[in-house]
Amino acid sequence: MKQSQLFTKTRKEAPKDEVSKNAQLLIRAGFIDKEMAGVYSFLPLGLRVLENIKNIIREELNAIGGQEMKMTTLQTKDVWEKTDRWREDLDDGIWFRTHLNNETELGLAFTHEEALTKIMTDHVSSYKDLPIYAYQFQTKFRNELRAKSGLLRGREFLMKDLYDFSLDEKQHKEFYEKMKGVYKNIFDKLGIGDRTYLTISNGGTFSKYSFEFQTLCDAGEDILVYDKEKGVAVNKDDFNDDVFADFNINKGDYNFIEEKSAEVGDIYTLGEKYAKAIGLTYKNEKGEEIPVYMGSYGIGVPRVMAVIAEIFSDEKGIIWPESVAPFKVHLLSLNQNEKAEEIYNKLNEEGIEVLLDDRDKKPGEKFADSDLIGIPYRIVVSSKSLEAGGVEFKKRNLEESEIISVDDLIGKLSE
RNA sequence: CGGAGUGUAGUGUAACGGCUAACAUUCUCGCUUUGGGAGCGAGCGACUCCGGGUUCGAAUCCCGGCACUCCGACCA
Repeated sequence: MKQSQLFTKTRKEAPKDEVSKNAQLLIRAGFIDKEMAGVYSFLPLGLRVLENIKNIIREELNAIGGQEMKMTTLQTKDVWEKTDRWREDLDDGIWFRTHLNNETELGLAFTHEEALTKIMTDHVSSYKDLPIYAYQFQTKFRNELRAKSGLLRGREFLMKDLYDFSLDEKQHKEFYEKMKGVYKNIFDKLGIGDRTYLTISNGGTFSKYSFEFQTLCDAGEDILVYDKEKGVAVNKDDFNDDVFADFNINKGDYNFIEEKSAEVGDIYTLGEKYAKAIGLTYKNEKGEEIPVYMGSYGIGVPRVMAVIAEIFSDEKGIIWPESVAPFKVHLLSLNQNEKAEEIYNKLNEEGIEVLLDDRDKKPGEKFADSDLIGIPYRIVVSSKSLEAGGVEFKKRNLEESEIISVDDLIGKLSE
């Protein structure tokens, strides 16, 4: 893409109504736009990052038999009443409610267990139908009492939610364990694997414990108690004798430290609760009616994006991991648009995603913008570089640059 | 939802109760410049969040509302 065609502009200063680093950087660089507290639009660059994150998740989920679908946001109350989640006391912090013109009450879904369980009643009848792993990327609405920290806690946000529909607890548990590995792969690919911990946490209503994936991050809302060497982590809220006993943790054997972290994913066992309430059952070999055993698995996509921006940034701007970067290469033309366009075409033919800065701007501004936007590789074409024999090649996260010939560029980028 | 703070050109800031609301930046035009947000000049851009009140006079003080930020509570 040519930057002269990109409608977003960068800005030197962050708006004063944003304090969080992720929102400041993402707004300054033109990735997102704030509509209101906790509600952000994704601009072209931001959408590219979001889609890259989605694709990494999608690839991993499809590999284990996940089937992508998309449910509705608008929900009628009947199914939610069956699970007792239409309650008015859930208005604070959870429900956005609305209604049809005929006054039928509706809610904007904050999660989709009920909706999907109900759908499954039309498609599951035999043990032969199970297990099923269905997921979606869906906008969730949560009427948070206090949105905060930019993209970290929004009122409208994209979530990947996968649900497993299993024959019994055993089958569910096997999948649950498998998902721990899948999530690890996902966070590794997203570039935050080395600071993301599988974390013991409160199980909520349906089981005593659940697991979260917590990423070390100063802007996070949680406090992680963890042993880096042994890879054992517990949410500080749940760091107690009960946990030690249940997980066979002898505190003396560990070197626990505390650090702030953000919950980027969670995996829950739901058990039979939803199936029983909504009537999702199957017939086993003996013809007996058995409730389906369920689990749910979430990842907040914009939150992951925010955490990456928080972690991978310096005083000049963002430093995107290659896997999620909006483009692989930022090609800056310093008054050499003809030559630059030649290189641009060549890279595009190789399938390398390039943002070509062909704008009529001063070098300083182009450099500053490039650092702010944070594309992993920067290539400068200038009279100076051409005299030296090619183009200047620099990684965003390194100080050094080198001159390489245009012919060597492709090889260099596929290293 | 409790507490605190803040609302002034697109953005960031300034202005004692008193001149035509100032400066920087963005943007437009001209000239110069071309490796780290350059220089000179000219110009556009604000019912000072909304509504009341006090006052000869309100961006400024008071009341109400709304919005935003932070702390807390909440957070399948």
